[in-house]
Amino acid sequence: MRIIVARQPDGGYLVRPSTPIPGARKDGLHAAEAAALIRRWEREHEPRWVFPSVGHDYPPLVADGVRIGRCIDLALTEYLLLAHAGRHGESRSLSSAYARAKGLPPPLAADSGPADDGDEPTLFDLHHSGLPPGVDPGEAAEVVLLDQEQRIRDLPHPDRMRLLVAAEAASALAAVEMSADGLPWRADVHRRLLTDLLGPRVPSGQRPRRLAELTERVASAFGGRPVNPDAPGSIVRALRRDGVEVTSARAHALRRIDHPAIAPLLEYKELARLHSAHGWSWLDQWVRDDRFRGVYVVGGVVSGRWASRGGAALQIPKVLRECVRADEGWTLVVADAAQLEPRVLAALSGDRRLAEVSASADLYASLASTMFGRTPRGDDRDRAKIAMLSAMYGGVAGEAASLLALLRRRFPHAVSYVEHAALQGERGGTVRSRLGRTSPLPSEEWRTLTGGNGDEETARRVARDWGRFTRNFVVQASAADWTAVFLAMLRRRLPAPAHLVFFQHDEVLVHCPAELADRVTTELAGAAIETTTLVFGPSCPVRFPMPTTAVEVYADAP
DNA sequence: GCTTTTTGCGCC
DNA sequence: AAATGGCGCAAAAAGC
Repeated sequence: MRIIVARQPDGGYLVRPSTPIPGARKDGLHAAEAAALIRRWEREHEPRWVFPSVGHDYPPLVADGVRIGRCIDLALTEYLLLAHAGRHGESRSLSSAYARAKGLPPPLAADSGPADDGDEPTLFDLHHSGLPPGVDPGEAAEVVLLDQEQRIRDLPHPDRMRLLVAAEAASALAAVEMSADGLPWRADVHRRLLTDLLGPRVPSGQRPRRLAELTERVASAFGGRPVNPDAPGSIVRALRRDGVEVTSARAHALRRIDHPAIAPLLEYKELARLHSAHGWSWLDQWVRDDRFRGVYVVGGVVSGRWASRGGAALQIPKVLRECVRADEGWTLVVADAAQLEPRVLAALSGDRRLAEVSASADLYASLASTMFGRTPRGDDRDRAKIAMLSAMYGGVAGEAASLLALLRRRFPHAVSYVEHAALQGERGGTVRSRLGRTSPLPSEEWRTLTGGNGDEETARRVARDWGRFTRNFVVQASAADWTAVFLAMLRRRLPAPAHLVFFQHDEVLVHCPAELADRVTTELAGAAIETTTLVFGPSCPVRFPMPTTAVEVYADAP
C-alpha cells in the first residue's frame, strides 16, 4: 500500500492512501495530528509512504517522534529521471513534475530562480503551490507517482533506477532523522580546546590572544612593519619587499619558502581557520544540549553525494573529533568503506585483476605489489595510490603520467573505463553511474568555447576540464550509488535505539547503547555485503570491506 | 555603502 | 609540459 503525505501550502498536512480506503482521506491536519495518524498506519500497514519532498515534508513529523520504514521522494526521483533524460536544469518541484506529466506549460510561481541555480530555494513556496486551481498536492502527487513509474519502466535498466530511487529516498529519511537526533557534541570539551589553542574567548572581531601574539611575531619577522596575516595581498607584498617572489599566500606555496615569517604565518593560518570556521560563534550557533544539528541536503550534488547547508556539517575538522563523545553508557560505532572509489572502479569496469587486488583489505598495498612486481617497499604504496587517484581524477602532473601508464599496462580494463568516460566528456556527452545517475551537459559557454571558432588552446583546455569531470563522475557517482543503498540497508537493520548520527561520503557513525555495539558491527558488515550484491549483482568479485570500531570518543577511531 | 566574486582552506 | 574530482564557509577583494 502507498500513502501520500504532503505539507499543504498553509502548513497543514494531507495524508491519503493512494488506493482509496473509505474514510481514510485526511486533509488539513496539524503536524501533530498527521504524526499520530502516520504512526498508526505505519504500525498497521507498513506502507510505502510517498512524499513530494522528504526534506520539506518529513522534518515536522520527525520532530513529533515519527519514524517511518520506507518511502518515495517525488522530487529526488524527478531529478534523477530528468537528469537521465539530459534535462538537469529543469525544476524538480511537485508543480513542475505535475505539469510535465499532464503536458501542461511549466508553472511560474514555484519555479522562480534561474534553471542552472541548482536547488530552488523556493522549492515549495508556502503560499503558492504552483499547482493549477482545484488540484491539491495529494492529487498531484498521485499523478506524478504514476508518471514516474512509467518513465522508469521505459528506461534501459528499470530495476537499477528503482533501486536508486528507493535508496535515495531512504537516504533522505536518514538525513532528516540525523539532523533531528544530532551528533553528540561536548560543548565543554570544545570550549576547553579553543581556550587551550587560542586563549580565552574575546568579543567577535578581535583576535584571541594566541592569534594576536602570532600577528606580532609575523610583523617583527618582517622588520616591524605591520602585516595583516588574514590578507593574502598583504603577505605577498611583505614577502616581495624582502625579495621573496610568491604568487599566492596559500599554505603550500609558503611552505616552500625560507623566511623567518613563514613559521608563525602557517601557525596563524591554521589557528585562524579554527577560530573563524569552528570557534565560539559556531558553537553558539550550531550546538545545543550537547548535540550538533547540521542540515544535510540529499540530492544537492550532481554526483549524488550529499551537500550540507549551514554549520559545514560535512567539513568537521579532525581536531574537533575530540568533542564527539558518546553519551554515558553509550558508544559510537565508527565505520568507513575503505578505499571505496577504486573498488567501485574495479566493479564497474569488470577488471578481473583489479578485482583480485580488491580482495586485500589494504587495496593500495596490494595494488603496489601488482604494479611493481614485488613486495611493496619505500614509497611503492604511495606511488600506487597516486597512479590510481590520477586514473580517477585525471591527474597528469609530476610523476602521475608515467605511473598511470604503468597502471594501464597492468589494469587495462579499469583504466580504459575511466578514459572512455573522459572522452565522452571532452566531446560534450554525458556519462552514467552504475544505477543511472547522469552527468549534466556542459554549459552553453562551454559549447561556444569548444565550437571551433575561438582560441584552440582554450578549447582544448575546457574540453579536458570537462573530461576530467566526467571521468571522475562515473566513479564518484557510482560510489554515491553504493553508499545510498548502504544507508538504506543499514537504516533498516539498525536495532532500536541505535541510530545513525553522522554520514560523510563513505563513513558512518552509529550511536548506540554500549551493549549493542557488537550487534551494530554485525549489521554494518551485513549491510555492506547486501549492498554490493544489490548494486553490482550477485557474482560481483570485488570486496568492499567496512572496518568498524566502537569508541567513546570519535577521535579515538583510527 | 552594499553586493558579488575570489581566495584560501576544511572535509571526502 | 601539463591546474587531479566533488563540496561549504569566512574574510578579503573587487565591482557597482
